[in-house]
Amino acid sequence: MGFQVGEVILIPTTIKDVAEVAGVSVTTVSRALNGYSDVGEETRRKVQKVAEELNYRPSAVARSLVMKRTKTIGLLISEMMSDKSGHHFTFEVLRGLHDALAKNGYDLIFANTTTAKQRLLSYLDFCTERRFDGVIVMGIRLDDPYVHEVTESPLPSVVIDIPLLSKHCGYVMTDNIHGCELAIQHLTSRGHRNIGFVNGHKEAEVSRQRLRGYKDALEKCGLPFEPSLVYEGDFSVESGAAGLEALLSANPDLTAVFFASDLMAIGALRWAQQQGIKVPGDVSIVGFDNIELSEYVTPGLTTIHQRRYEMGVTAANSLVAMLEGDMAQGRVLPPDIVIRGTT
Amino acid sequence: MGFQVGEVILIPTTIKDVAEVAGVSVTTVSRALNGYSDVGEETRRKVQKVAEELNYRPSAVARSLVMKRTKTIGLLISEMMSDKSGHHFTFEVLRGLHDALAKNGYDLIFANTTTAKQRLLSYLDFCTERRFDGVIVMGIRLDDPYVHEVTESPLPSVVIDIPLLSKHCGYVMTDNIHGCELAIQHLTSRGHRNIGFVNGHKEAEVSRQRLRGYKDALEKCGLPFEPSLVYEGDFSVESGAAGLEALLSANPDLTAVFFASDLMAIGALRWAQQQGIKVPGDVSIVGFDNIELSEYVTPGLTTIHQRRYEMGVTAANSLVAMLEGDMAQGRVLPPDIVIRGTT
DNA sequence: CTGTTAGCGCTTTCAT
DNA sequence: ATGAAAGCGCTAACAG
Repeated sequence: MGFQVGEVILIPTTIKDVAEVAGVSVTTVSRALNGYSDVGEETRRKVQKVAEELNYRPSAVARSLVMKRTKTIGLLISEMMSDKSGHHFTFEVLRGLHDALAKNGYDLIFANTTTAKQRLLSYLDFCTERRFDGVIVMGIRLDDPYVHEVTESPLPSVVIDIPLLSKHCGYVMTDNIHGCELAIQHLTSRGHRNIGFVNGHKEAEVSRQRLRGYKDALEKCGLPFEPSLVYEGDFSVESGAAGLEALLSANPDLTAVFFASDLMAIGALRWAQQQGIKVPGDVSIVGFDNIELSEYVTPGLTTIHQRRYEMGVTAANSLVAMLEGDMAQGRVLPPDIVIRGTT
Repeated sequence: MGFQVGEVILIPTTIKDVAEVAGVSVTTVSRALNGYSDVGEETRRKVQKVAEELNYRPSAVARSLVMKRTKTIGLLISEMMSDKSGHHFTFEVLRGLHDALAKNGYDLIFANTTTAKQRLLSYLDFCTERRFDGVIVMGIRLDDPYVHEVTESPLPSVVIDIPLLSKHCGYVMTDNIHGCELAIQHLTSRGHRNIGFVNGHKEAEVSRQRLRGYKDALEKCGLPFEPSLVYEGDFSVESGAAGLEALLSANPDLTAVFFASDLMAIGALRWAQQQGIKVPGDVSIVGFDNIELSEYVTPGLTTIHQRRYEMGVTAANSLVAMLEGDMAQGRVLPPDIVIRGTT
């Protein structure tokens, strides 16, 4: 089953072909097709007609070579973001990136960092070979060696979820501090005084921020911070369950737990139900992310909504602006609280 | 907040720079660095050293122009696959594609079809401009005008989830027929005789196959096919709930329902629980996909596992093989049944 | 208005 | 074993 392809060589029409058929020089074809003003109306019409007939498509490669711009953006995603716990977030951001970039005539090239590492190429080398005009970085950790390469590099970049700001490096992230505040305030307004916190892996910058947000929010609500109320998970479903179990056994009077991700919250919810622990009767649960499924678990998960698609769009527009001469900026997107059945 | 970027122009080292510093011709540099045999050992060493010192990275753009191969694969994803119900599937395939492609030195470029449409460019034109070496197509529908362009086009392509086979177009998909058989057999082995089916939108080829698989499996089990036992959903959580409700009210003696996607099955599960319908006591449920969350709903969802990551890898390898002269092929991956708590 | 001339950075005959 | 020259497809001065 199958057909022979063999050494098929596609030979697209070139600008030269168009020039010859139209009886003009390649320069004129270039000008006519790129909308320059200094071309005779008749000539332009003729060139366009011929180009159409010959089905001419200018080579992005040749153009890139001479223009020294590839109209191409690299997307660096660390393994962290492409695992099971990360893809709800990653995919949405990706869509936003792609849409906004495409609107500006840029192509998005996938390039996870492990690949670059395997080839023993540094971040910058990898991008230089491909002549990316800019880069979007996702899932990088603060202690990652890449961090320096990214911020130091003259290659314009926008990092998602870490506040790295330098001459050529901007960032986009959710206001995690405020997100935590929304969660804790909601819980305290429901009367909770003993609120646990299950965090993601601590290498992630968002985890640090959310822990900080949790502490700050407690203080604002006049509640004491208690280290034994914090469990360090890893964003996975399993660690959510483990976190709730650990917290509950260490703190019998716990009445609510805030999770740094919906996936963990859902894991905890499921574990609680298996144990016969009522949610929200015995313990209330709040997640973070508002992934699609949080709406469909039973009861529905109360959570902090992150504008993922919008983060992608913002990052893309920010990068495009930098490529056009704007300054690198840090942009922080506001979270919202979505109240459902677990609180 | 932010720093001025201005008109930063990165000027990477070129082969010429290396040649000059090393005191040889560019030809020699090219040969030395690309591992040709006809280069003096000493010269090669020297060239490599200089290249290293100057941090030389060959321009993929220039190389593409002269080699007439960009080592670049376009990824066309229809809107259908990038919506909420599609991304569990899409992202995993994406990872497989990327990993396998990267291993072979190819870059993956995103290009959803809506973008191409917006620019009024046909599929082929879009790819021609970018000089893709090949294309992976996801989420296309049988009645999509793109179908002809893809199969007819001399541009090597691999389609995911539709059996399109032509000289330059291969495909990769799960054996849906067998997947359905696994589901139905499992259900009948548990004693079910009245088994409903909630399908995805019928424009999708997988939906047709799954409906066919459902019918075939019933027949194999000696069960009659009953049109009123089939509900046409759209892969979404909501339509799953609606499907179960409709099927149940139309068929009081229904004891099991097979869903064409986990998302629909989960929607149904949740609805059933809200209605006080016991799963699997009153009705058994089987899904399709084995998305991560099907393991974490309560009870765990029995489902048909699709090897999503492997589909990506297979599609990528298949395409790479075509680019090296192999024939276009159709590859069908085997599904597995994962038995959990809903049956 | 239009053509001529020069490259962009690299690979590849063809000589030497 | 190495270099000179040509050319991939396109844009951009610079003339006319």
